[in-house]
Amino acid sequence: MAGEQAHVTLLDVAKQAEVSLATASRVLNGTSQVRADLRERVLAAAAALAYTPNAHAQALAGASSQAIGVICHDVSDPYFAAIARGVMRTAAEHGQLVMLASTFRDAAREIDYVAMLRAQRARAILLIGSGFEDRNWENAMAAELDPYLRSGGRVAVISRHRSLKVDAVLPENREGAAELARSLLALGHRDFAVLSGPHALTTVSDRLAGFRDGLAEAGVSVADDHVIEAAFTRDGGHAAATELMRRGLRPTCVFAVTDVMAIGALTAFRDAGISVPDQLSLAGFDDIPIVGDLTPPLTTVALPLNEMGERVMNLALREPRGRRSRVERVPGRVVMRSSTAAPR
Amino acid sequence: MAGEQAHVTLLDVAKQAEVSLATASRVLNGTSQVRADLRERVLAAAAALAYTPNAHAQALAGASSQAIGVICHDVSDPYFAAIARGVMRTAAEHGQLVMLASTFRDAAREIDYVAMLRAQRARAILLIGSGFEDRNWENAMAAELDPYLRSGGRVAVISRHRSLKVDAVLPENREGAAELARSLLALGHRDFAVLSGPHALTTVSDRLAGFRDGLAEAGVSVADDHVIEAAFTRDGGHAAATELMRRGLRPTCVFAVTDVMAIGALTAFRDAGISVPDQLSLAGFDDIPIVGDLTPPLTTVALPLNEMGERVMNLALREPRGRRSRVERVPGRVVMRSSTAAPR
DNA sequence: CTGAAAGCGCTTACAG
DNA sequence: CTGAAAGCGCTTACAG
Repeated sequence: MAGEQAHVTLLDVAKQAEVSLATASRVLNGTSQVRADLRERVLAAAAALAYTPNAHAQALAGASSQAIGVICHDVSDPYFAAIARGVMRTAAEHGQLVMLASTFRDAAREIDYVAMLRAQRARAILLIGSGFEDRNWENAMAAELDPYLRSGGRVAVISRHRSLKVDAVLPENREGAAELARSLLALGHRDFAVLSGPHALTTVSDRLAGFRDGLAEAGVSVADDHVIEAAFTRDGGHAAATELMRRGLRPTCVFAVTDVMAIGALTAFRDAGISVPDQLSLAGFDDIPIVGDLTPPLTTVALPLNEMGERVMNLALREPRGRRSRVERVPGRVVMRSSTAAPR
Repeated sequence: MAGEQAHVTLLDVAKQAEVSLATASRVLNGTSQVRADLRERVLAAAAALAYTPNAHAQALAGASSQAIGVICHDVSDPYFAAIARGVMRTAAEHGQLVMLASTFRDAAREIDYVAMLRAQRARAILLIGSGFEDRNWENAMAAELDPYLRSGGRVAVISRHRSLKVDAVLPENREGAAELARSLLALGHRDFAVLSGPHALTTVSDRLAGFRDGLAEAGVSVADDHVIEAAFTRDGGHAAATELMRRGLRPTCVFAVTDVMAIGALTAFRDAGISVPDQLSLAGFDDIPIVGDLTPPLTTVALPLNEMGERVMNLALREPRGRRSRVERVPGRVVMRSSTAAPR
């Protein structure tokens, strides 16, 4: 029974309704007036046969697709999930359906998905999350995107400024991290460590640089061995915090470059018997929804995640006004919660 | 500049390479031997023109799609995210790309996505999350799925037994909840409340029934006003817990039908100054990754979420062996953590 | 308003 | 191994 059976086609419907192919197509698309009785017959035939148009044939024949593709690193990461939510809300308002893809930070797979979406002639492609600082990747991506754009496709991104010349929503990672540094300094901290992700991610290098900028204003710096690089995930944060303790380092304040990493770190500290914020202050970045439910709630730099999703979607939906790409900057806002306190 | 430009087609490549359409197609697909020099010319032309095959034309001409569609209620819910992760892992091993869709529990939109995937002739459609106990929805869904299946499509689901006759991975919600009830009774609790989601979701009604079953074995029951229904989300859990307190109810133990709802409840209790587990025990269901990072870590019924994702994907990938649908049951395992303790 | 027909961009027997 | 041609299932000018 595994054999492929023939699909019900428009021709089947037309025959059963005893009308021409063209007429059947017209009533099903509502594109033009059709006599009421013919119309009825077509509708009845379509229902009786459980007809579904073949989207490929439709697309090939010129009808436009209503699918929007969103590519991110990992949908199970709350940061992306929150942005995706905003994208979908806006897409729904415009009657568009959105399909999500996760690359798991595999550059090659990211290209595969773009190629697939491009091949499917998706109405728009949204790239969420920082790109790779890698010449090969940049070239390969541009090679996919340029022809797509030239043939009428829309592309918009969140945070990947380096190479792509497309519409973008850019969180001010550098400024936000600098502002956080200032707030932490104001609390009295002078001795910091940073739990960092891979430096090849622009988001990571921007936040790290900004944090250093902010500290530098007060003449404070972070020693190289106090910057610990790990995976850009909850487990990476846990590992980095563990490594910090293994090295016997005892800063008064730790900055994790994302909330997700901070969550792992918080648990590592808790399990090691280090009390936050009594013995150690901890701050993250992003303000993903869950951080308010942690104990203690996390100090962080809040980004309007849902809104950022709405904005990229709108960027891709709106007709481009010129040949220049549009850029919308989104500032971060420092939110002090109880995971940070004055050093003892 | 917004005008649609013509796409680069296979014909363009063939012309530039000075070969026939057929030859160009063959080298690009690697389906058969082509003389080395022709091969080179085609490859060079394709690269020079940044050619991407039109997936619609390919699909229409008979090539099979490598896309798998996964439809769930909300990808930003960690429960679905964890399952999706398992699905994608397995899909990647088989060289398949997966596209995710969120319905936000809108039954009509779910049908829309199935129709879209069906129209795109996706290789398989996976439905994750319990269905609606609603005759109209069941009929509409069956009307989409039956023709898809008949024409060779694969469908597999996680937890929606009632109406669909397709391959399924079924978590043992009822038994798991009963087992949790027994563990909680063993701790000494007799006075319970339940924070519940909409009863129309089979997952909810199964867990509620199972919990009652388990309690009933010890002659314990939950009064109707101790079962509070709210949205199936973190905020729903928060609202339900708040309502519980507003009613002045003080059970010794609260069961939230999902961990996500339990997270909201935990924060509501914390903010109200009620200490968990000292003054109140709290348990959830699912064992989503974050629960170990909460303070206190949550007692729950663990479901192997990643594995469940792998199993649905495998079900959809494997050739069906007969006309009967395959069902794989997945037991839950009670995990006692520090959010529950003996009543004072 | 309705129908015959061309065309969308591929793939794949079928000949050579 | 290579090419001419049919066909996949639609949509949409173009006639009538």
